[in-house]
Amino acid sequence: MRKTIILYGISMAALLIVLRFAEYHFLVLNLAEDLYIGFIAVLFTLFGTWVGWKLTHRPLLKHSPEFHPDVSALDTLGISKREHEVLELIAQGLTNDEIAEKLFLSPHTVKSHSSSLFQKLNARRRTEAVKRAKELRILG
Amino acid sequence: MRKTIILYGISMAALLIVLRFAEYHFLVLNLAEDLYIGFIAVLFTLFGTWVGWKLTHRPLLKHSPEFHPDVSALDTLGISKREHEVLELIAQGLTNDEIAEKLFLSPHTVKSHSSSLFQKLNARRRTEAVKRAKELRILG
DNA sequence: CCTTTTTTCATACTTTCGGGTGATGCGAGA
DNA sequence: TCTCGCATCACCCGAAAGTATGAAAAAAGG
Repeated sequence: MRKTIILYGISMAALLIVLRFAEYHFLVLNLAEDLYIGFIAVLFTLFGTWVGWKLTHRPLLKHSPEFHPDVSALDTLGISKREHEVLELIAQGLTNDEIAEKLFLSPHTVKSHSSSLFQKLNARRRTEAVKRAKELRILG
Repeated sequence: MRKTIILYGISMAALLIVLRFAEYHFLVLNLAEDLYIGFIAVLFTLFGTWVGWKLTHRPLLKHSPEFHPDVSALDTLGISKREHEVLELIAQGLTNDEIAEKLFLSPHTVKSHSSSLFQKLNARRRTEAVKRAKELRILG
């Protein structure tokens, strides 16, 4: 998660620097303003494309017998190992207490995990969370 | 987590402001032109984002376009049309009240349907019911 | 070693679920 | 006609789920 943010920050900064540099050059060389604007347009189109790609791209997963959760999705959402475990058991239709018993946890802890899970998945109910998780290929 | 993101956003904004400030001081640009270029940049970033999104986005959950619920399963379980509708909305993660609103029903009725649904599906919770329904190919 | 994150547990409170137990109207079939 | 399944609606009540807030130990990372 942190890495993703830092990566975005760095690339953003790099882009700005390139822009500064380009601007200076074009001004000094006194080239057509239109060219400069065109350059800006192309540059930011590329940048936007990259952002859009980054935001939505998920590796295509084939129907493999053993399900492999989408790690990048888990990462960008910041879902921890324990939370994922809880999520799986929620998807099995277990109650919080049953999950607590299964994972040797206090029911409070399970509620903690599920609460943060709902926030991260932007869900308000376990059924919704499960649906989203399946869409994001976090659950099989 | 959230703090990190907010911090990132603030520092990003600060960076941009500083850049603006420095630019006006050292390059003495035309204000109108500057705004225009900024506008172009934002516009094409948005455009690029849209392009990137369009390029890479595909339905995350690809179940066959024409999903046909297993009629025989529905039949043997004795699940009625209305119950099936409720079941689908439950799987969407809606609450009973939301389902009631969507189907123009009283919340009581929704509870009636879901109750008999749970009996027929041999489930005690909605998450469990959804899981079973998917196993039985009643839901897509 | 120090900081951050994760995991753990807790209390108090509100909302949602689900069971139990009804009732009414309606259409299909014995 | 009378039963039976379906759909609709209702009340009560306990259980389960979820929110808000806080805190502290354990693990991880630099």
